[in-house]
Amino acid sequence: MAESCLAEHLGHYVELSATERNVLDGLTAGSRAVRRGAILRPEHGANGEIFVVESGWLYTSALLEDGRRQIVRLHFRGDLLGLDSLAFQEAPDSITALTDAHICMIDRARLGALFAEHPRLAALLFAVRQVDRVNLTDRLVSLGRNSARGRVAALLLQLANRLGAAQLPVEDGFALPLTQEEIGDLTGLTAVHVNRTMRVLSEQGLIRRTGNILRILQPERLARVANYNHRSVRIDQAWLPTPR
Amino acid sequence: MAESCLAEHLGHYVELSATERNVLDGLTAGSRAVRRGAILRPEHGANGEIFVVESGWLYTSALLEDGRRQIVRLHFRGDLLGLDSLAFQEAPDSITALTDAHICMIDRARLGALFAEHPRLAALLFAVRQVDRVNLTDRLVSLGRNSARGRVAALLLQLANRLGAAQLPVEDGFALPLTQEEIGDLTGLTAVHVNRTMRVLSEQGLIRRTGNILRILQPERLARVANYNHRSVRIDQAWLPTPR
DNA sequence: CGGCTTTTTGACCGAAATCAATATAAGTGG
DNA sequence: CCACTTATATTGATTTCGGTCAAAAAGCCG
Repeated sequence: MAESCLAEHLGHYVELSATERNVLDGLTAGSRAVRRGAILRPEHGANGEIFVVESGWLYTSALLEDGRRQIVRLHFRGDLLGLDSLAFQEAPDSITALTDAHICMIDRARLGALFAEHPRLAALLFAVRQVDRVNLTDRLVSLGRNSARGRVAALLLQLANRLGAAQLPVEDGFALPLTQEEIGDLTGLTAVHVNRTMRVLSEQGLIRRTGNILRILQPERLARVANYNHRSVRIDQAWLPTPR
Repeated sequence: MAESCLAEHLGHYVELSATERNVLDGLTAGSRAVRRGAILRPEHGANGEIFVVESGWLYTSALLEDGRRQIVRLHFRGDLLGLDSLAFQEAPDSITALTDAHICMIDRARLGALFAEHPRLAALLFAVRQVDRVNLTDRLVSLGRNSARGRVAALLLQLANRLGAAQLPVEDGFALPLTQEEIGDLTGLTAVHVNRTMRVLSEQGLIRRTGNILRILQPERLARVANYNHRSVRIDQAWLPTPR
């Protein structure tokens, strides 16, 4: 890996100097490969590891007494995970690998050093975290007020958008490594109803499914169904301290 | 105000030096009184102000095309609001005063200076933000997987918990300045159904409502209905840089 | 091929929404 | 302080969306 996924990630939002990239690379200590289905951190277990997703898809989820599950968030390359361990000793939710994946561990002492020695990067990290928060609130609104169609539509759009922002051109469809069960756990629906809902979306020509390739045919209509707001990130750099 | 609400707030989690308290006090520039119902920041409007709640209740909400609304989060004394303006120029949601309130404005240049000059405080702020995030994910799980009873129960418990952590002893009940409409917008339900649901909770002896005073009679049973997990915050101080 | 998961479809049920009306509380101006 | 208006709470009747249960079809993989 020539460049840490963290530097690449932050680099999407602002211009980073070579020094800054080096510092960010230095934050990560060792990389780990994890297998599809591996639980990186169990709910209620000890909370400790902080890491960045290098490749693959992960998800954060909570389990209910009766075995039902809610997936809180999907994570892709560049996403920073496990920060809640800074405030909670017991993990509030579990982190699982959805596909085979690679992660880069972050040493928390070095994170402290980053704050001490590279305030601009620390402040940047702080600002970029807001994007995650807003994504969460958007999902919360979708779960609270959207119909099943709306929830699934919102999920697909958010997904396409995040993938599109990060890497692949999503125009001609993208691979969706999610079972309908998992889509249900993301949207708060049952797998059965996800199936029906997606069939309807297909029949109405809003999306097309071919194998596990999903293509959004009518983004505007889908966005209307989803009550989806496109949000463009623009990190305010005026307030950031000068680089060291 | 002898001490800024921010210093008080962070002081709940860790020991702060007198110097640090002073620095935090210096972050805020001027206080504002806002009337019940006042919109401090409209959705899609310009995003700019960062502030701390000094007194009163506020909420963040999103509006849908058809006029329905989802309340994303309630805010009390010490809560830091508007940070999403660091990453978004357009406000992702609106902020409204639920009761008459006072807020302290935060100067964003000084926030930058805080990162440059007081890395420990910056890191602390970063860590404490995780609490807000976990609260959000808990709400998301509740909206995704709880029944109406569960959602209302979870709301009441979260509320009692946050109020209890901050200030008042909640044992003998607490004032709930929320209409059933608003509770519905928090839980993703209709006002009518909130009414029925709360009546049932009362009849079952889990809660008691007297005027707008709400008392939780059986916390354990209510917690079971709500799939509620109590989480205790414990900021890890080991990684924090040394104070300046 | 044979056992597994995942997807799809049908029949039925139930929780919450919707529609509608009344009751109660809370403001507001005279 | 009272009459009047408006917001909020409560209850009932009905509808609808999504869940549950069950089974078959289609993939997937050793």
